[in-house]
Amino acid sequence: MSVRLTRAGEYAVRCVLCLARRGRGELVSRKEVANEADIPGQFLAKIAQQLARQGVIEILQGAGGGYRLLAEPNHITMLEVIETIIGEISLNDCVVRPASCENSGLCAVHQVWCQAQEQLRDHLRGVTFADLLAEEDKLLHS
Amino acid sequence: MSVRLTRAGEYAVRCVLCLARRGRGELVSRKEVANEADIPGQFLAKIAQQLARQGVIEILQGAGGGYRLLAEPNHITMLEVIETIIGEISLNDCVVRPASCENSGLCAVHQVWCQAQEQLRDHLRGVTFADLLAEEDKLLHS
DNA sequence: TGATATAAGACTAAGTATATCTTAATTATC
DNA sequence: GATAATTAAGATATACTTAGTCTTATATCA
Repeated sequence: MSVRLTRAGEYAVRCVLCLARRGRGELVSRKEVANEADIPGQFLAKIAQQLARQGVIEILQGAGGGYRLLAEPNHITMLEVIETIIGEISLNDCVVRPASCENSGLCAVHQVWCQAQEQLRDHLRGVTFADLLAEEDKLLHS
Repeated sequence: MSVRLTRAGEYAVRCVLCLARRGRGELVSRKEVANEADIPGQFLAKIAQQLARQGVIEILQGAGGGYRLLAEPNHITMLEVIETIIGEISLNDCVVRPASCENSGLCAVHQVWCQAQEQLRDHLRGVTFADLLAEEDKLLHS
């Protein structure tokens, strides 16, 4: 293994991006999202449920049901979506669970990981889905 | 799972840090390193072999053998040691293997991952084992 | 030659990711 | 109310990765 995003996290980003393209409040069926974002249907269901619990999307059950974005794309960050699925981003266990490292407070390596981790989280916190849409638009028209 | 360092990578950092404390060229037996850095002996052997192949340390076989640092601590970076063990740091498969993502070049998300990944690598590239030793010293005398 | 130490590959056990399957619950429409 | 459409939720399966051990071979020193 290495420092990498999981498939589920990747799917979550794609799912939210797909909904963001339609705009906040627009209802999109699971099948539609699955097709457009190339996500296995049942797997998408699991991911959507997590996103719903977090309050990022709303799920409507029954016939004619589907998913829809609850917030405006410029209020949803990549960090939020990703951490909803994979938990708080952590580069080293000792940073999140200090118990796993006896002398975290006195460990120089520990501090490096903490800084790098926060830098990474800040970076992802600074990217909203509105940014992604804008960038996407720019890429398509260039 | 989440974005995190592997145990082997963590051990590699500890191993090099342990050797750096003794100074470049100082021979330290595997058992000594294993005890001091709290690494399973046989597992350390594997890690040391990778570090040796990369040219970070030298391994002396036979009775009285052991490991020693080849370069000065201020010329060994955390990035180098970590990537020797876990391969190039990657936050998302599509960044390292563009084949896994059909439209990498036109994907806004892809670009975010690339930037975040390089920022993280730059950060780790900027930390040498001399820095870690100095920080360690500061922590102990404060 | 014997004791000490690492090399290298096979092997194992546990954990995680990536789904899929099945049954149940919910909603719209006829 | 019945039926079809759609998601919920839990169990299960498979493959992969990690973390570590075991075994046999090789190298070095005394």
